[in-house]
Amino acid sequence: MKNSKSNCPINQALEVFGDKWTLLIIRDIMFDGKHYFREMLGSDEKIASNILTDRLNKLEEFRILIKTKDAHHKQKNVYSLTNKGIDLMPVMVNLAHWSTKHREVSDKDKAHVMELVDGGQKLQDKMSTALREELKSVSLE
Amino acid sequence: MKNSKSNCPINQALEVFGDKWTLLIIRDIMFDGKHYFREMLGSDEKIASNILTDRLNKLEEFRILIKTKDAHHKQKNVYSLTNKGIDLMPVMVNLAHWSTKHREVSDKDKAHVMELVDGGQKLQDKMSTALREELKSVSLE
DNA sequence: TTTGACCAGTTGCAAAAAGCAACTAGACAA
DNA sequence: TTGTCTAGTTGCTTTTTGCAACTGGTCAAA
Repeated sequence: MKNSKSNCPINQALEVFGDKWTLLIIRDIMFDGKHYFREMLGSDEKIASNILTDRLNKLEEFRILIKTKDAHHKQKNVYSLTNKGIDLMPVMVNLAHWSTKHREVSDKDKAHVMELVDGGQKLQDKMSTALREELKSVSLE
Repeated sequence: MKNSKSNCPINQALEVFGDKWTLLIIRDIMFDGKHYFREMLGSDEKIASNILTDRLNKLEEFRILIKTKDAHHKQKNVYSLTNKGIDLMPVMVNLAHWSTKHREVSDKDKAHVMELVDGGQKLQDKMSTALREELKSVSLE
C-alpha cells in the first residue's frame, strides 16, 4: 500500500497497466504467441528497446510473466505469462471489443475479436489452457 | 489512422486510455456519480488540476464524455458519459475483478466489485440505463 | 577458427509529459 | 461587500519517454 495512490481496484490495476506499452506486451504474448525480446521489439508499434527492457522487468516483478532461459540458445530468454497474466484475458477481450465498436479497426482484426467475444467462454478457456500449458512446460526447468 | 502507432484493437484502446488518469476519471463518473470538476479533483488519487483539465478535454474530443453547463450555477460544468463511455463498463468491471483477485483491495471494494460480477449483466444493465438517462437529461438542453 | 548475423540489453542525450504550488477571473450566498 | 467557491491557467521542476548508437556475448556457416 505504501507506494499506492489509493487501493481502489481500478487504481490498483492502473498502477500496473497505466501506460502505453504494458498491455501491448501482454497482447504479444497472449494473442500473438511471441516469447522473445526481439519478437516483441519487432511489433508494429515499434517500442524502444530500453522501454521494453523496463516493462518486461516490471511485469516480472509483478509476477505477471516469468523469464526463463531458452533451452537451445543460451542468450535467448523465453517470456511466458503466469496465471496472473493469463487472468487478464477477459480484460483484453473487452478492451478489444470496445475498440471494434468505437475506434478504427481493420475488418480482419474485427473478425478476430468477434470470434473471441461470440465464441465466448469456450474459446477463451481453450486459449487460456494453452497458455497454462506453456507456463507449465517452462516452469519445470 | 495518421497519428496512430497501429490499428490493432488493443493499441487503439491504449491511445485513449494508456495513462494513469483517464480511467480514474471515467470511474468517478461511472461508479461514484461525480459530475463536477471539483468533485473529481477531490478523489483519493489527488490528480493535479492541470492534468484533470487536459484529460477532460481529451475525453470530450474522443466523445467519451460531454460537458454541459449546470442549470443552477453558471460557472459549473456538468460532465456526463456518452454511450461510447458507458460502453466501457465491461472493461471497468473486468479490470476491477482482476484487481480483487491479484492486487491489494479492501474487503469493502472487493464486495462491491463482486456484486457487479456476480449480479452479472442485470446489475450492469441497470447501471448503464441510469447513466443513459443522465445523458438524455443533459443533452436535451 | 574466423566471419558476420543475431542476442538481450545499456548508455547518453533530447523532447515530452507529469507534478506542484500559486494564481486568476468570474459567480454566488449572506 | 466580503468571503467562499467555481473552473481553470501559469510557471517551474522533476520524471518519463523516445531515439540512436553501442556493448559484450552467442551461434551457424565457411
